[in-house]
Amino acid sequence: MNRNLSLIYRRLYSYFGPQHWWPAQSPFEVMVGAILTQNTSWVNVEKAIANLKKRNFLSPEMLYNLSNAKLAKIIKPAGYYNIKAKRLKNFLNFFIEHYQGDISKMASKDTESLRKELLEVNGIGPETADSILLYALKKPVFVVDAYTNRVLLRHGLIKEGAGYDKIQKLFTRRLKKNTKFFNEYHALLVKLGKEFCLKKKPRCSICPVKS
DNA sequence: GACCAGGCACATC
DNA sequence: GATGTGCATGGT
Repeated sequence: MNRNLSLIYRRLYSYFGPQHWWPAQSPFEVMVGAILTQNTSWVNVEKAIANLKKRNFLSPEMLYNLSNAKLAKIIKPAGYYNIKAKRLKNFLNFFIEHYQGDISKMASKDTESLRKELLEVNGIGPETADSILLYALKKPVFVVDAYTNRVLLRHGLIKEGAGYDKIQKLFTRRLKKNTKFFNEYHALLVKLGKEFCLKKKPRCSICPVKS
């Protein structure tokens, strides 16, 4: 397994090169983007983030004090805007009340307990929590997503219905726990999905073959 | 017009 | 524990 996953990584990296993730100007922008991109294409998230920036709302204090209704209107292009406004506010309440909106305070907490805290916030699930840990706080945590699932399934490395934690352990148990490596690996899987997946194209080389 | 996108919570069985 | 459903925009 270790060798398979290492091989996949090497081939992706030599084909696509470094991905320079996460595409954001600050750790806080990563956190916001991680929530906005839930089941949503990144181009739509970019529009929502551009709206926030245009109005100078992209800071913990500004978002914390914004009403749900106003926030929903601003992030509309990202879809699910009512529920995402709530989720963002839930996260902001947590971030301000527990860490005073201070990234470095949050980053100084040990990774395991911080992950648990994040998962207790309504609207933050495993992928969003891990994206925040890896891409905003630079913790060596592997992010699993829909593309990861498809690629591993296609290559027979997992069974259908494998859960998040199980897939994540494939990566974290045997591979080196390195932030830069996990950063690049997840980004490359997404790149692969965006370029070649899949459902859209008649002969997807990534999705499981349907009999 | 159908299908999809860098999930998650909640209801129901 | 597994399965189903709502949430919603914008691109292909």
